Amino acid sequence: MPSATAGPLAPWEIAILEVFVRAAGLIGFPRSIGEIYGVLFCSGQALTFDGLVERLGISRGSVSQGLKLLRQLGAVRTQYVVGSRKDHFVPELSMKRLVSGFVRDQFTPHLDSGASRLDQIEELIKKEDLPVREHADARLQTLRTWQSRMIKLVPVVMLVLGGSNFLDNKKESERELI
Amino acid sequence: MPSATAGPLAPWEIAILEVFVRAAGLIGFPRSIGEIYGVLFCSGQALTFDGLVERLGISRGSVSQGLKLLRQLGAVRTQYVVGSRKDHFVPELSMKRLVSGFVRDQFTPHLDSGASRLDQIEELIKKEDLPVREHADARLQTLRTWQSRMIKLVPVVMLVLGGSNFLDNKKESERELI
DNA sequence: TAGTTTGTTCAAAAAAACTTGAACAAAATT
DNA sequence: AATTTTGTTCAAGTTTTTTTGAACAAACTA
Repeated sequence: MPSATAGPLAPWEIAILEVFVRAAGLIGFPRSIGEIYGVLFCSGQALTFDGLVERLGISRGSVSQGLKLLRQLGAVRTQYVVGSRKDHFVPELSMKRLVSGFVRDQFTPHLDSGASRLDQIEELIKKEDLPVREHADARLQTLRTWQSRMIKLVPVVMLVLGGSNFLDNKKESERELI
Repeated sequence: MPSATAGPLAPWEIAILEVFVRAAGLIGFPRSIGEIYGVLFCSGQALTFDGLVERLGISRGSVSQGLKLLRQLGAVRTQYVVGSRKDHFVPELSMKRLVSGFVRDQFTPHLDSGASRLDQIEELIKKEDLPVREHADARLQTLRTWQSRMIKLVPVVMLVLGGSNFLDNKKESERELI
């Protein structure tokens, strides 16, 4: 059975792929991730696994791993298509959901682990003698301030980038900035 | 002449270095950048080029390149010290200035070049025939919306992360979100 | 059940990013 | 002017990340 999808990529599609490949690099994702999301973004219809391999000319391994990450992020979903037991993939087009997935998987975990790391540092500083300890405590305080600002940033970003439910489960004291 | 700086790194300093090395990775900078900023952040006094090489145990080349980038970002400044013609380096501790430098050098340029790339894509889409062109135009519109939100994000981030002058030269219509 | 189809895994290959150190330049000192 | 100090550059080496593809697993079909 012949594929229902167009063959090679059109110039405008290649240009959009470039945009996503760059964006992927900017947030620390490999080229292939940007390419996969990019073709899906351009496509007028859901694409199969094999469709992605063919249109991009990259290996099955890359496509498999790329789709795995993109699904985890919520950037790509599978769509049921009648008359085919292949998975069909469609891109998430809501910026809000894209950003939310990225923040959840790639950003918040670092912020959380950061909190406990600062506590460990505090313990280490207690072992120092006075002239040093005072200075170290000041630096630690700076780090705590920075971390607290990063945490406040998350809901604000969500708000600007498409609206958010993030605030709905927040205590009043935690949303003073909004 | 013996160095005035302590010898090896204390445990609390190593722990703080780890934080900065991770943070550097998160924003796409090499390990050495995090290390250099990290020791300066920990140090009670301005450090020389050689001081950095010795305390970190990395090459002169790395220190030179790292300091070059950090100075460009405004994350590190040189400080005059009497009785020495060596450069003495101190870290920028204002989160506002740190973020501002990063946004200016690593973020805004991408946003700006993105604008012209979208225009190029628009030209390519014009060459397509109708059934495709309509769909492609819709996607392009999505990209334009996303880009506009990213641009709006910048001053908001600056505001949360330490206050900003960014808004001072903005037209009223561009600051509706603040 | 044997044979397809569909997709995943992971060790090895390839590519990209980072670091090193020797050669070089610039400026101060003797 | 020669020497020393201070720092930069960049080609080559190292490390890390990404991609590949062959072997494998799972689920459907005949």
